[in-house]
Amino acid sequence: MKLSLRQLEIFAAIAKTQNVSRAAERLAMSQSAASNALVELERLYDCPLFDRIGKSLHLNATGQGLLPLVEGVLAQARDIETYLSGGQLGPLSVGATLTIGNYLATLIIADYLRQHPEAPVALQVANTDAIVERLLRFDCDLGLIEGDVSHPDLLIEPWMEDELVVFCAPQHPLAQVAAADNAILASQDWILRERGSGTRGQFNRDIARHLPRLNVRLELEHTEAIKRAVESGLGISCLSRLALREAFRRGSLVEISTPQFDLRRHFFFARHRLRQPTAAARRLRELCLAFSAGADDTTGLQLPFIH
Amino acid sequence: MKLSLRQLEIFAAIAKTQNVSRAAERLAMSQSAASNALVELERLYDCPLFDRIGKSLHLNATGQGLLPLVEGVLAQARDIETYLSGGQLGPLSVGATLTIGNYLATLIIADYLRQHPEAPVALQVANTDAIVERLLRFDCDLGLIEGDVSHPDLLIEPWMEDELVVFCAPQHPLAQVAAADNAILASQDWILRERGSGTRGQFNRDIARHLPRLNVRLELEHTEAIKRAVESGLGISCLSRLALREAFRRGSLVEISTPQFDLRRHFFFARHRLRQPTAAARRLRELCLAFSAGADDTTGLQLPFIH
DNA sequence: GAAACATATCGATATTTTCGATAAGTAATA
DNA sequence: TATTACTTATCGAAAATATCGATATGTTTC
Repeated sequence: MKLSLRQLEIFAAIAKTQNVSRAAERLAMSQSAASNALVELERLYDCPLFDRIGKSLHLNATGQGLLPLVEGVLAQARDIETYLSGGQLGPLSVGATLTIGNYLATLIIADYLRQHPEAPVALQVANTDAIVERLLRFDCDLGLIEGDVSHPDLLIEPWMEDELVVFCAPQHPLAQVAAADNAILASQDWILRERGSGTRGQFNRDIARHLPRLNVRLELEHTEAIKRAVESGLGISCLSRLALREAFRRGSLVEISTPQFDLRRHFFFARHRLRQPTAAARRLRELCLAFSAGADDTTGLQLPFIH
Repeated sequence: MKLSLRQLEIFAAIAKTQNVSRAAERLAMSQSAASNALVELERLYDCPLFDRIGKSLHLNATGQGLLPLVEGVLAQARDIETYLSGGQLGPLSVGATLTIGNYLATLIIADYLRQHPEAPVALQVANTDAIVERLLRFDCDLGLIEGDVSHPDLLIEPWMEDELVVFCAPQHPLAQVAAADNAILASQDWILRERGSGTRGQFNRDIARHLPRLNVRLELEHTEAIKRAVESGLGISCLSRLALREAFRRGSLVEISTPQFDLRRHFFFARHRLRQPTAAARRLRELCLAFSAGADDTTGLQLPFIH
């Protein structure tokens, strides 16, 4: 094993800053040592990793291919270090889509923080595309996403099942109906999430397409705002059951049964194919799975599927 | 980064041999150097990894947790080394179940060897449980399996769809029938794979359970033997379409349509959760996917599903 | 208790890493 | 063109580390 982790660490720092001096500074070493380490790495395998254009360095194709591999090894090595230094979990950066981030991730991460008070966590809530971007740039350790993402560099793993629910205020005429057929639904005023959100996408795909017409009275970007609008009798809506659990329990909102539609969908774990999950990421994954398994009893959510 | 790959390499060797002297020998270094390296690693993190019982070492709990992590890092590091030493692919060890190993893996690995003549490959064909065992022991880089395996340490990824087919000899009365109902099937002599094979398992689950009775005339452990027995008119059988492609093309065997059953099943990639796939494993995976995509046109097999 | 075998330790040596100082190159600007 | 400000590369010295052979120490087996 001619390679050393130190070399890889220095290479990664130089590759990311594109600058030996700043990399050396960040690693708390002299510029000359960093320069030496890089030259030594290239000499060792007789394989240049940077193009020298005058004073500056530019990562060449070989180097670009190497960087993600090195990032992977370093992440794992850091994981080993934290494991050995007393089993504390290292820093964790999670990305979650809006529904998951607001109604699930916060609960699970609260659990995680309770069990690992020292472990630093960053939660980024954004739409699916943004989460995917961050995963690809190694800015996120783990993504919690809804909807079908398929990217060759991402590894997608099923987590749990969710479903959308059509609902209204308890005073609304539909609150007394056993089940609402398409004709009834088409005659309603709807209050919906904005176009581009995963929830709206599924609503269009699974419900709107089957209605003769659709009367959208209001589009809002926040589920809480939608719930208040529906409570006040402005119309009916369709959101994830997760966002409605409390309101259904309190009776401030009422489910409208729509057996003609299959509104189930899946949440997924996503991570970079070349990035081994850290101990912290594995721990959070465990908590996520435990949460969804436990949720069976308490929320009426279904089991995660296995394949 | 206090850790070094050399240290980890020495630790892994000692942990696996449970013996400093033999580990040192294998690493072509002195016993004292190996001993020092181990002590230094434990001192560095103030964290004993072995119980010293008299003369001998025994990996303790901390060490047992560490070993898989270290194996992962080392595998990736070796991958980086091969990448830097000219892009040659490193050694690859594939495990495949019987059907896949005999009818698919050999074709794909032939492709792989044609494209990478220098790359050493080992293919192990065994039943699913044995493959899983090897994956868990890090004896295999990649498993190609059929059937539902669910193990917390394994990562399962869909590959392609396969299906079982009921078939007979062209002279057989059923060869002229448009479709065979359950009553007809129940009256036949069957020649089947042995109990415990994945194919037989699915046959029992999806067909035998729906027949009023089942007359098993012969059980054989090899698909080729079954095909010859059916060709000679001894009875009818049910095997993967993969194993029958050639025979159907030549007309030496004939498919019996059984639309009342859904005989599809999936093949999967399986690997250890803690083991980052090597460049060689990723390459083989690509070839597998390309093969199954191409197989659409030539074999009538279906696309791998996406989730 | 002796022989065989294993790990741990020690001092000496070779190797590697690191540093500061300095050389040398480029780009912007006066 | 000369100057300034910024890079990366190189050199020799000093410090840190890895490795070795020899030896100490401990365990098991007979």
